[in-house]
Amino acid sequence: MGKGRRRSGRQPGRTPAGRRRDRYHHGDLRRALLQAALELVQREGPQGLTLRAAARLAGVSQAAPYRHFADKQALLAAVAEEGFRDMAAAMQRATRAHAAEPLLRFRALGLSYVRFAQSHPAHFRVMFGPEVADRSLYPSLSESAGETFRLLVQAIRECQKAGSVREGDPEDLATTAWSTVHGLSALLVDAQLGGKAKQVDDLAQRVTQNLFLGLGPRPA
Amino acid sequence: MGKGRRRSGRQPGRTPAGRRRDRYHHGDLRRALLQAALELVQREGPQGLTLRAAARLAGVSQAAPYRHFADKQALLAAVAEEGFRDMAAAMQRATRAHAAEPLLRFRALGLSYVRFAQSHPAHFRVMFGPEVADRSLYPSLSESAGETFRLLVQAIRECQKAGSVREGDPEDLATTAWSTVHGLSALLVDAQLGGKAKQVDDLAQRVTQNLFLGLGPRPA
DNA sequence: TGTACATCAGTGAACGCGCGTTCACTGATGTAC
DNA sequence: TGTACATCAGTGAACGCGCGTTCACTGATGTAC
Repeated sequence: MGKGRRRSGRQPGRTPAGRRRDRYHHGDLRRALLQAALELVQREGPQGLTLRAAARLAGVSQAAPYRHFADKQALLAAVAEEGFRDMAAAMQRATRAHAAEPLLRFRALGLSYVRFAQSHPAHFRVMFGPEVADRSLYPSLSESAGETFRLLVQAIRECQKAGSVREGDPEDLATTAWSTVHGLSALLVDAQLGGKAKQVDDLAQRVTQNLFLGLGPRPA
Repeated sequence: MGKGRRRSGRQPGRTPAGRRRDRYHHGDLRRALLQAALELVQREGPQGLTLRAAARLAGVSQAAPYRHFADKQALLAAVAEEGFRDMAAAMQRATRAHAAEPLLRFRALGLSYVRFAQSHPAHFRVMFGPEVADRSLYPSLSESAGETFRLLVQAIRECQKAGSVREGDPEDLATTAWSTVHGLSALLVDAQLGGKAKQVDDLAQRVTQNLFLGLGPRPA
């Protein structure tokens, strides 16, 4: 359904956001709607995201989105999926800088999770919020969400091999790690940290350091 | 506005939830609306909570809530405040069992935070969700939210005195502790943990143990 | 290169709905005498 | 103990609104010839 479609004809002039469309066909409405959805969540919270508002923001009639998304849920699922893909990409990018050392790689993974939440709060909200009620209705969303977790598990496994993380079920240990970084992220996104948000990176360093102390090999 | 009001006249027969009201006056509509709101969030998520639905559930006309709450936000703020009070009470109860040992007390605090989230997910959602946009509009809500954090800071201070937590700004350390337990809680509430939720208490133990390893006195 | 045509992305009007909130009201309650 | 009355919690109808979604349509695009 229009997914990934590319026009082969002449490329019409750019339509910068905000300018009124001057063409009947939009060009890449699907992408524009995803962007609009994100902006709405950022500005007014998840309940500020409506299909009509997204259409308005994309400069298109209110019925147009239905050419690209079956219904509102489908748009939300697409936003969430995009978020998971972007986050996984950021995490992989972060680990690549520490190819040699598993523990540093693992740590980079955790930090980039927090940083993604901080720099993409709207994505993060939709990814973990209750808006997409049943993720299993959207297989490719479930898939990308699982991929993120798999990155953690894999990193743990490598640390275990290198002896820098204790024995134990990697999935369990990953869950521990996950909830630690997720907590900091959730507090950041929900703006619970007030003035404290300034030294966010300090905080992230401290939180993940504690995590690693806890996960490290047991003292003899 | 009806806050804490107690009738001095005859106590009319109970009105169990679900039974149609047989009296013109409800008796304690404010409390009934808070309960109804909670049940709606539990059943259908935060966006399922509407003033009209809450009134319906309490068996009352749609205009009745306005006798007790200025608007919808005010109802949400009241739910959140109730949640913070209940949580603080649960945390204090949990620490009382370990009066002698600061570190055990601190640990009990963290565990009871997670347990509260697990057993009161609807409350937790409203307390930390974006529904109450600006907490500062509701001073008594801000107050109760602050009280929870203060419990953590105080526990940290006592641990530091006893030498079981390292030196450092207690507020910073408390933020670390908070985000750790909050992360686990948020994942539980958002049902991200799937099958893993079964061994929640195990997980909570593990997560908090890691936290304490991290907060403990630095090895010499 | 030019034209007819199938495709389908976008239009605009309309639908039914449930929402938050307001309003003039009614009926139960507690109290002053 | 009995009664008049002020208070105010709850009623029910109504408002305007924005929403999700559907529908018959229109106009731009790419392609087959």
